Amino acid sequence: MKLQQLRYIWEVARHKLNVSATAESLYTSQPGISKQIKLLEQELGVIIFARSGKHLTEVTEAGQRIIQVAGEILGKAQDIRSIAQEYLDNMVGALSLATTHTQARYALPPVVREFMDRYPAIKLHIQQGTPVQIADMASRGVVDMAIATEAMELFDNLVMLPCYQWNRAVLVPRGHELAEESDLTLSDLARFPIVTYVFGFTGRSQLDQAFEREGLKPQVALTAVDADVIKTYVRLGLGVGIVARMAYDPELDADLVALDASHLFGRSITKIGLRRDMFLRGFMYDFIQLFAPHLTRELVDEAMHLRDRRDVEALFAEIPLPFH
Amino acid sequence: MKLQQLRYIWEVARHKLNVSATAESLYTSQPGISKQIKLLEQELGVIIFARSGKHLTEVTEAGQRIIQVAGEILGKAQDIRSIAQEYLDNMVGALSLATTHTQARYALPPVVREFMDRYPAIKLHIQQGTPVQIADMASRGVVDMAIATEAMELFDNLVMLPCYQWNRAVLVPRGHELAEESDLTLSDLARFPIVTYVFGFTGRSQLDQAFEREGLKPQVALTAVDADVIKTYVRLGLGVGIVARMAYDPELDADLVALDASHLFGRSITKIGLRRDMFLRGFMYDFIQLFAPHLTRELVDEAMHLRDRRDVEALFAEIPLPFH
DNA sequence: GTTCATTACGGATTCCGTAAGGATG
DNA sequence: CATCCTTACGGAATCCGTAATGAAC
Repeated sequence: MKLQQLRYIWEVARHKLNVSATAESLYTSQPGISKQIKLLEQELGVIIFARSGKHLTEVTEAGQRIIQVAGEILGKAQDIRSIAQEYLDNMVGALSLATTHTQARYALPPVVREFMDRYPAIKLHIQQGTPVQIADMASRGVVDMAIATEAMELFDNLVMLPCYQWNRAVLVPRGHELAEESDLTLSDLARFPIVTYVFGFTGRSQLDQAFEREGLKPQVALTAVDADVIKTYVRLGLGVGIVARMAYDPELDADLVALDASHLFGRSITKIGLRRDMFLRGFMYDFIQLFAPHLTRELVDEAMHLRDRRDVEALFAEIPLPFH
Repeated sequence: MKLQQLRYIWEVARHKLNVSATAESLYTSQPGISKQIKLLEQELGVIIFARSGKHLTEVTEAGQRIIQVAGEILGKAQDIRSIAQEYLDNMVGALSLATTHTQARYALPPVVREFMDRYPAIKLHIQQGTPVQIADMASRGVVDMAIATEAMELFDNLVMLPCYQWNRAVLVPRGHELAEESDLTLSDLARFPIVTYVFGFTGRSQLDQAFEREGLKPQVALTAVDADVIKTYVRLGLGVGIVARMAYDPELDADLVALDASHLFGRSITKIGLRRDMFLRGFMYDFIQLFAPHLTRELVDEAMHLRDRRDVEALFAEIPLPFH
C-alpha cells in the first residue's frame, strides 16, 4: 500500500470515476493510475471500483469505506507537511481560502490588508465560487478554509466556526416611493419587483422563508450572484434591491437609499469552515481571529476536535457574535 | 513522503532511537532506514531526530508532532487492510490480544472456547505480559486489543471498555485460624503474613489502599504475578493469600478455604482497551460481546469515537457491570 | 466513431542490501 | 574497543510514460 495509490483512488472517486480526467488533473498518465489502482486492489484482495468492460461504473461497498479512510490518511499527510512548514519558518507559506462574492468584496478586504501587513511572506490564494463549491473545496482539502453563509453544513468533515451575524438592507433609488418609508413591512416590499441573490447564495433562503411565513409571493425580477449586479439594476429601476447590509456603501452608493430590514428577515450567520482536525499553522489562527475576534486560538482548537456538530453548536451558543 | 518512511520514524521512536534495533525488528537493513529517514527530513525540510555525531539523541519538537500524526496514519493504513479483509471473507483472519495471567487463566478460557467454535477459521493470538506491556502493545497496534484491570489509562489513544467487576477472596489452608471466621476484618488479616500480587498487577493498588485507609501495615511475605504461585505458597503455610475471587476453583482448590472479602476492598474493573477509531472486524465485536455481554456493537461504536476519556466514562456510568 | 480503460514494453528512478568509514562513550 | 550511524556503491524492483488494443456508449 502506498500513499500514491491512496491518492489515486481518492482522486478517481472525486472525478466521477473518470481515470483519464483524473490523470490530467494530476499531470500524469492514465495507464499509470490504472495500473496502481489494480496493484492496490490486488494487494488488498478487494475490488474497489466495479467495472463493466473497460469503464469504471461504480464504487464497491468496500471501496467506499476504503476511500473514506484513504481521504483521512491524505489529510493527515498534508498535516505533516504543514507541521514541517510551521517549524521550518512560521512566517512563510501560503494560505488558501475559498469564499463567495459577498465576503470577498465586502467583509474580507480589511482583514486581508491587515494580514498581509503582518505576514508579508505568506502567499494568499483566494478563490471565489458558489457556497457548495466553496464548502466542497474545504472538505476535500483543496483550500485551507471556506468562508460562507450557506451550504457548509452539507459536509460532515467540516467544522463550522460562526464569525458574525448580519442582516439585510432594502435598496431603492433616491426619490423612490419607499425611500421615505420609516416603518417598512414585507407587504410594502411585495408590491414591487424584487432584485436579489440567486437561490443558494448569501442567505437567500432566509429571505424566501420570511415572505412565505406571511403568505406573500413577491415577484422576483432578477436574481444575481453579487450585490454589484443587483445595485446596477436597482439603479436602472428594475425593482427594489434586497442585499446584505454590508454591501451598501454610503459614499459609493450615495445615489441609492438603504432602508434597514433587520426586523423583516431572520439574521444570517457567516461561518468559517475547516476540515475537522486539520493542522492549523500559526498564521491561520491569526487570520481567523482577524476575521472574527472572538475566535481565539483556544476556542478554535476546542471546536476543531469535537466530533459532533451539535457539540460545536453548543460550544458557540453562549458566545455573542459581532454584527456587520 | 511515503508510508514506509512514516513507519520508519515511528518505529525508531518506539525503539528508543536505536536504528539498528529497529532494523532488526523490521527484518531490514539499518542503512536503509537511516537513508529513508534522511530523505524524509530533507523533503519536509525539518530535522526529526537530533543527532550528536552519529548517534540519535532525541526527538525534536517538530519530530514529536510529526511522529504522532505518522502513527495515526499507520493506524488508518491498518484499518484499510482490515476493511479489505472483512469484505474478502469475514470468517477468516486473525485476532490478536494481549492480556494478563489472571484473565488468560480464569476469565478468558470459556470465551475463547465459544469464539473458536463460532469462528474456526480465525486465528487467535494471545500474548501475556504485564499490564503496562499489554496496554502499550494495544496502543501501538501490535495487538488488536488489550484486556487488563490496570495501566490502560496510561495511553491516551486507548478507549477503555469496562467489562466486569470483581473483588477478592482470602485463601487459607483448611484448619487455619481464620478458616471459620465469618466476619472477616482487615485487622484480622493484618495479623498474618500476606501472599498476594506484585504491585501493578491485578488490582493490587486497591488492596494497598484498603489497608492504608485503616492505618494498617500488613507484612507481605511474598508477591507473585499469578494466583497459582500464590496458592502454592498458601498451601505451604507461608501466609494468607489474597487473590481475585475468580481464581478460586472449589474443586481444584478443595484443600483451601476461600473467604469472601468484597466488603474489605474496593471493587476492581477489568477493561478491554482498543485503539481509538480503529476499524473493528465483525468477529472482533463478537469476541468483545462474548467477554462482556453488555458491550453491544452499537455501544462499542459509540464509545470508540468519543474523544474525551471522561465522555467514555460517562457513557458507561449508568450501565451495570456483571460480577465475576 | 468517439471515449475510455487495459495491456505491453522500455527507460529512468527508486529502493535496499553489503561493505567501508568515522564518531561516541 | 564495542556500539552505532553515515556514506558509497551495485543489483533488483518499481514506477511512469508512450504506443497499441479493445470494449462501451
